[in-house]
Amino acid sequence: MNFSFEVLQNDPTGSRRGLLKTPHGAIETPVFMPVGTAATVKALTQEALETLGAKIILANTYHLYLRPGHALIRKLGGLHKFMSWNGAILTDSGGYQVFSLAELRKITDEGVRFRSHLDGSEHLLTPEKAAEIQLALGSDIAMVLDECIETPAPRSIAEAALKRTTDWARRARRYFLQQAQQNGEPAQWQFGIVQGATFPDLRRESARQLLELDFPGYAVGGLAVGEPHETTCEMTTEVTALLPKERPRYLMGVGRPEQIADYVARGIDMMDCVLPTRAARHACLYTSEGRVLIKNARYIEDQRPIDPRCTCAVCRRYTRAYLRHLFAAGEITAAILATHHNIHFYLDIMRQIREAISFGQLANFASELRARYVAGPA
RNA sequence: GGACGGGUGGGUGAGUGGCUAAAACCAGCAGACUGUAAAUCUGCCGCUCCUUGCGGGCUACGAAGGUUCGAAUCCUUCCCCGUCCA
Repeated sequence: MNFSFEVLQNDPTGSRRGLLKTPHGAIETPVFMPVGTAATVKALTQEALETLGAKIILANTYHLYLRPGHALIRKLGGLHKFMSWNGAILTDSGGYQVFSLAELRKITDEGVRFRSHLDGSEHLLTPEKAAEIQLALGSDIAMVLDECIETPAPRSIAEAALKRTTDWARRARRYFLQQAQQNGEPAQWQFGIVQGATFPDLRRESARQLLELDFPGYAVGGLAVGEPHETTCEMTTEVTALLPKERPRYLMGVGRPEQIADYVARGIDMMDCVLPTRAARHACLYTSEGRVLIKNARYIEDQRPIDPRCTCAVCRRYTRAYLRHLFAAGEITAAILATHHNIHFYLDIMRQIREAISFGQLANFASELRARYVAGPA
């Protein structure tokens, strides 16, 4: 087994630095994982990701199952080879699509029946199927299928989703271990996902139930789906308090630049978010001074880089005026340059967070980030 | 010179008596985006006033007259543009 997680440094406040080893490289944590749903981080080449120093990216089980199909990817040598990415890959299970494609699916205890958004065809995603697909993809970390619900949710709904998520996790775990027994230890780690909406006791109950299944890592899911940031933090605190210290914790789908450090402070090691990539394509650039909505007329003649303090390739070479022009003209390069910058920004924030932890300065760094984002861009 | 067709808000272009400050799209301006159905979506987009309201006033569908309670829409003349004929 080429996997391990080692906590290198514990901060009394709860944050920690660690090293996550996978067959596709070692990853310093806390880490930010760019999202590459369809086997591509939109607008970035794998080469660019390497240049940016990304060590692990996300891909999506549901989307790759629909297109191009996991059988094809397995046939072509697995997801790493298929997309020519030698870094680590974490695959989300499709649990988020239960939430985001709500109009196109129906949940039963057996699994989720989706109507494909591509051609309308029907597909049943079960916990076993999601695990099977991810084994075929050959991702380094596979997530169990969970039921992600919207917030706020009535307690009864949250309880039902929690129960189902645990049942599904049990089945996914069983399937995964059976496969390991039959076909030899897979080069993959399987993570469980804690649900429980915004009810602290449900969150604790979910965590306890999943702990029995002995996952090598645990995720906190179903957060940052509409509830206030304070609530996200509270729920995270509830959960990480119960999770084993020696195993990685992954907070799914977060966050804004000014929120990230808050999650790390609550013991989170891994995060992913579409925000830097999506916002980039929508002309929202993250900088050390706050957000820059680069399409704004105020940047027409602005010859400064996106972020004067940024060292990324885009900031070293191009002006705000040029970026604004590219967006106004609808040029594809706008998305490429903006995404490059935003991913650099997120990875750099995480680097600074790791550094801050080493110096016991995380709290200061967190409030500094918040201050910048309240002040807004110059 | 004649015959048709046409001139609508920054652009393209609907509308052919009242429901029209005038569809739709584009451009412009602003905003949203959190395990990606997103290079997407939302709002504003004639001027102006205030007691900011499904509020008031003014201006507006080539120009000027006219018909009508009411005209971008009907009539007259004129000016432009396009196509064709001489």
